[in-house]
Amino acid sequence: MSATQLPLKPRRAAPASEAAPKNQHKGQQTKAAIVDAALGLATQIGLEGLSIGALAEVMRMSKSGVFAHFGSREELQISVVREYHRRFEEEVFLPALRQPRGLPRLCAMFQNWMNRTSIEIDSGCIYISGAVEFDDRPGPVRDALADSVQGWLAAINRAVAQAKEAGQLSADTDEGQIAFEIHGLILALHYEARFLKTPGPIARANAGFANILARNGGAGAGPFELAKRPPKASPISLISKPPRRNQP
Amino acid sequence: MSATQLPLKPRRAAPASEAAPKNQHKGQQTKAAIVDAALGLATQIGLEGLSIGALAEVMRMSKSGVFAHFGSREELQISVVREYHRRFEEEVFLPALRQPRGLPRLCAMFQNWMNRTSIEIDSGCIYISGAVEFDDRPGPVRDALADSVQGWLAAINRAVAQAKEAGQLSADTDEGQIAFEIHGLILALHYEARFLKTPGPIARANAGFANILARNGGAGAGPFELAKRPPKASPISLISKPPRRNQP
DNA sequence: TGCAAAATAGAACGATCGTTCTTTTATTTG
DNA sequence: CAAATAAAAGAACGATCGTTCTATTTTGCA
Repeated sequence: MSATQLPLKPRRAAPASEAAPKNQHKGQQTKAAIVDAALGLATQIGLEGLSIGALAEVMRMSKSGVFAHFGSREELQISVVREYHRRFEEEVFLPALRQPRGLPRLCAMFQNWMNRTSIEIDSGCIYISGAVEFDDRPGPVRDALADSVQGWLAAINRAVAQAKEAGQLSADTDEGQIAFEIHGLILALHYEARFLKTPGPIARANAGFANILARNGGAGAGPFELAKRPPKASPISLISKPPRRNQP
Repeated sequence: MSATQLPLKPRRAAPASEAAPKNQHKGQQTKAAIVDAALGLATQIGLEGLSIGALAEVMRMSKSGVFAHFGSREELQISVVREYHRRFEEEVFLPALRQPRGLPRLCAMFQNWMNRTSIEIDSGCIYISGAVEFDDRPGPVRDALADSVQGWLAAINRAVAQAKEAGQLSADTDEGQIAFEIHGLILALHYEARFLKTPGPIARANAGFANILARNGGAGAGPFELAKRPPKASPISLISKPPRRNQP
């Protein structure tokens, strides 16, 4: 092993929404660009299908040039998972925190999650593909994935509990059960839309969420009739097959 | 390698319900044994992870010996999907058909599906892993998978419709919505049990099914209070980690 | 029992994989 | 501007992949 192995200096310096990349060392910039491209590849073909050769080709770099930034394929995968987590938090979780506690926040969390899932019908979701790829493969990649998902499901749990405390859901509401069923709606949406190409799964998931709220007294508890909202101003054109790109 | 290697005579050769293997040509026997072993591998590491080399090692055969039975890896994958479909039908669908139409049959279908999914928490389900692996990969393997799943979901739809016709579910029941939500329960069960190792997802899925029936008037419509049934005589010991086997 | 046909083994192929090592280029710093 | 250092390229490695081709063994039937 070479004597002067730099200690990996791991993470991003420019969090995307932050200011310009400044005059930070160039390595970190290209590393961020590689992770970005890797995330794009991984959502389509999975974390396991992600290969350094294909990634280098996308980046127009050499294999070893890409490899040097991570030191191992596993480290690259972990970087991708972390980046995905960061974006998920930024797009789904944080905006919902700006809603008042209780039912409004819970509805925002579901709606944001739905919107992201709807987009991922074209690209893929590594929380879902990763679960399949790593369910029998212990290790740091699996841990990073599981921690992210578990943290998000715990946030859903808290939001339900707060809605219950606020009296917006009936007192006998089982928050774990609700989180489980919501998770199921998202998974079914992803499965039927992305794999089966069944028409209308977004409406199904929305209706399912409304059913859950109604059963637990959430429909009459306030003016939050979420499911009746028409599907946004710009309806997501599901089942409009984008130009198919084959993969080798 | 010793010359007289007995052909492993792996497991049963009888296709379970069919008559004895008769004096069918040996090739078909070993082919069935190969598919059986391949199915075992594919449920654990996925259809994409299934390699002819690993399969040959399990079968104690040469790579080319295994390969010759299929002519291509894709044909092997299709054979595995077909065998999986056959067993799913045999274990889940056909027994439910012996129940009277309507709610009893629907409950049997769900219960059989649950039981199978509970077992697959240890082994894996290629209807789920295959959906992830082939959602962006057109071809005969994808078609075989999608046709199987779609056929099963259509059967669920029919069972719900028959329950509605029989007056066991309220007249405004949306069978597509119910099938979607049931599918979500199964997917969430598989995800949380197999990947996250969350405790208690079987009870969650059962409770979810009871919620669906109750909402559509299925609880008071007859004596079929399925969800209250204690979890069978021999409760499936979920979250009892089996001895972990690593994979390369 | 003997012989044709089927089944399996064995070796080799080109390709791709992750990784290592060495060399060259680009960037930062004094 | 030059020296020091970081970043990237390039070539090569062993391993494994699906597949092909040719022998060899085993099977089923006359």
